[in-house]
Parts: sequence; C-alpha cells; structure tokens
Amino acid sequence: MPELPEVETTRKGILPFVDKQTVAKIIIRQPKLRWEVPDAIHDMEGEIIQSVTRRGKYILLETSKGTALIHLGMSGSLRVLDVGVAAEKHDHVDFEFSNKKLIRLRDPRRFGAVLWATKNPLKHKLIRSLGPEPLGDDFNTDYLFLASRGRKVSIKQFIMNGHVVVGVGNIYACESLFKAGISPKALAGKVSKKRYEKLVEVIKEVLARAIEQGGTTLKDFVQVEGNPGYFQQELNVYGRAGEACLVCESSIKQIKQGQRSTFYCSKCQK
DNA sequence: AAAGACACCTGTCCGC
DNA sequence: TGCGGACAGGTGTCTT
Repeated sequence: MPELPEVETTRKGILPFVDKQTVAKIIIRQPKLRWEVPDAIHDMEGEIIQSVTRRGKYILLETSKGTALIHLGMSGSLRVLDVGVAAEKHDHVDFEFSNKKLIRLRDPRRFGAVLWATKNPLKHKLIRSLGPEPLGDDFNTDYLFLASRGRKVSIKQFIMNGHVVVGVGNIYACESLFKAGISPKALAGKVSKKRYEKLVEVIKEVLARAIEQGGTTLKDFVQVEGNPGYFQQELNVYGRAGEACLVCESSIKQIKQGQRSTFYCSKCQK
C-alpha cells in the first residue's frame, strides 16, 4: 500500500493535529503487528510531541523520552479522529492527545509496525542502513550509478531496494522506469550513466508529483481525514496489463520480478 | 556482499 | 453459492 508519497501525505496530514500536543493515552488493542508493540511505548504518555518527521516509509513522533516509529506496511493507514469514536475491526493502536484528537492505526494485514526508540531513532537497527531519501540531494546520478556497478539484479528490483534508495515501491518503480524509457528487466550493473541520470530525474518528478496529488488510492489508501489520493489518475503502466500504452498503444505487459508484479511497455522501454 | 526464496496476515476477486 | 487459488501498495531473515 503506502509508498513514500502515501507516507508523506499521511505525515503531513497528522502534523497539524499532533505537533506540540501532549500524548494523553496510548491504547493497544492488538500488539501483534509485524513486531510486538513494546510496552515501553506508554512512556510517551504525558510527553509533548516535539516533531513529526519521516525517514523512508517510517513516520517518527519525537518526544523527550523517546521516538515512536510507525510503519504502515502493505495495508496500514493513520486516521485523525475525535477521542471517543468507536474503534472498528483492524484498528490496532490509538494515540490520544490532550486536544481530544486521536491518531488511529488501522492495518488489516498487520505488516506494519509501531516501535519505540529511546536513543537516536536514525541509529535504530531498521533505519540506520537505509539508503538516501529520493527527494534529497544525496540521491543523484553519481550515487546511483556507482551503487549499481557490479549488481546483477534487474534495475527494477535495484531501485525498489530500500538499502539503495528509500521510498520507491512497486507502483512508483514501474511508473518511473516507464517515464525513463528503461526496461524493468535491464540489469542494474549494465545500465549507462546517462540512463541513470534520466532515471534519477524521473523518480524525483514522479514522487514529487504523487505527493502533490495526495498519493495513489488503488483500493483502500486514504488520507488522514478519509479522502483518497489522486495520483492513480496519472498512472501510465501500473495495474494496466493488457491495456493500450498511452504513448504507443501497444499492450502493457505484466511479469513477475522478485515475486512482485511488474507492468511495462515493451515498445517504449528498452 | 549479493541474490533469491520465504515469511508474516487478511481481504478480495476470479474461475469452476 | 461455495471453495480453492492467486493476488495485493513492504521488507526482514534465512539460505545459498
């Protein structure tokens, strides 16, 4: 579900309701997410949220006692609601605030996570080895080209690897490769520097545009106040197997790479 | 270090 | 209508 644009949309959505607010209470209905929600998360209660940031697909809620790390997995979402609104199925964790708002994590598949870091969260095991932010300056042609040398995986799997660059999931990997005119099957180690230059450019464009559009709603992604994203209207290949390429009209193909579906145009992408 | 398979879990959709 | 199987926006872990 959420890739970087959806997570960033979520972060921006909760920000005005929780930043500088005091955590009143944390309710854990289902602790068994991808990892068990640690009891120590209750140390947040009574603390003020000092910042609401994002690293990769993790949302970080910082307090003076520690930082909550929230990951939405494949099916997770955060909603802003008023304290007292009844929880429904799959509503696993609530963060209640003294302003009577709450942030509710819903995650049917439970691949998401709520963790607690008492030290520098950027040094947390799951975060410290992540690749650069795709919209930052250290994600650039030189970096990506150098990182790709000697790599035998496909370019698509390469850019989806969070240790190479964070935030590029299945949708935006497919869309970026289409816009760059690169076959998803090309081997990462064989792609020219010139083509990496184009790829870096389009990844930044595609992600920035998707954030502007509030993310992609395929089925159940919603922004924190329940509205869908709109980027799905701009998808060129993802989910369009058998349909006509919007550029050349040949049929969009679907294959499996690393057990994930890949959509591409074999005429536009070489 | 790198690559590939597998794991986690629930809901939905499609074909019979 | 029911049932089995495939599939879904992610990513850590284990094995080669």
